Amino acid sequence: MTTDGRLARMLHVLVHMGLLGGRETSERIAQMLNTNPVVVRRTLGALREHGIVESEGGRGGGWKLTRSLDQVTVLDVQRALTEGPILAAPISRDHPTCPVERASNSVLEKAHAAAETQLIAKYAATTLAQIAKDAKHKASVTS
Amino acid sequence: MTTDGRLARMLHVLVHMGLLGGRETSERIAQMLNTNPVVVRRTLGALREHGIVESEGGRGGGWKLTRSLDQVTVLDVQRALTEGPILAAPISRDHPTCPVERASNSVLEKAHAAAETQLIAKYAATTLAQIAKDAKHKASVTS
DNA sequence: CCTTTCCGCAACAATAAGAGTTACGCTATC
DNA sequence: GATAGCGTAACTCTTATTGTTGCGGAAAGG
Ligand code: FES
Ligand code: FES
Repeated sequence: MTTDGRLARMLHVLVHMGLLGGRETSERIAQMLNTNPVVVRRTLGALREHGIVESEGGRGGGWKLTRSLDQVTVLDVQRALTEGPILAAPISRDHPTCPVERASNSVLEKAHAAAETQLIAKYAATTLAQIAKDAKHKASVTS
Repeated sequence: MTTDGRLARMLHVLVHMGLLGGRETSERIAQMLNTNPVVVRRTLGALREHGIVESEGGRGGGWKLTRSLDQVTVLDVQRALTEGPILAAPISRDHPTCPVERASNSVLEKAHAAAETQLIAKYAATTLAQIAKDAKHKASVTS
């Protein structure tokens, strides 16, 4: 599979939109993401359905944030992109009645649930405004 | 992509091998895993290279554990299967010089690193003997 | 009205990694 | 030498994301 880069891409572009303040077209966003407008519309469309951005067609249209950067967390974006668990436990379903397979799967599920809890906590604790601040700092430090 | 079920499968089969005590052929293991012997050899081969199992060819050959179940952790098995990080951070590489992309990626990397730490702790704390014990318990309880 | 600039969406092809499968070679035992 | 094993190469299949083309509709401007 090609790695799923939607979350990273959306963070990137949302922060840019927040910093620029106005409306951005799919075309311009596509350039930021080094891809084409259709991919942008597809992915931003999911965020629109969750009220993070809004779009307007026609001349002068484009995409706009509906809230400020400090009111959107990484978790919000993730939830808008996919519904279920973020980290799928690598379970086997070869022999569902086998107690050994069940015990193995159970161990993996619990471990991944703990990891996902950790991940969600970090995602929920980070707002796009913080990312924007980090970016400005990095840009000035030229690390 | 098809989900990666190698870890779960190996836990399953290693516990069975431990409980049965003797040598198992790829054919029998394939039946446990509801697949075919080549897949089994491919995957168990990785464990052999890390000293978890050993194989013998020729008549009467097969696979055998080199240590007892309480001396193999889930992490040992995972490490034998793949080298790098278990949880890949979903980073973007669209515009590597952009500070915003860098800041976004950095947030994701840190969050995933925390989750992976959690995961590794759980993996390292669980031995195959514990899974075997769980399995016996479940089997008797008929949950 | 007509052109231009937008988004919306359908319908593909491309990609990557695990899983499945077939085929053949080698070795140890009987 | 027949049989039962493993070892390995060389495919195909599957699945989710990404990339791409094409067309339709809407809003703004003239
Ligand atoms: S893409 Fe141009 S600066 Fe982030
Ligand atoms: S596969 Fe037969 S019992 Fe686990």
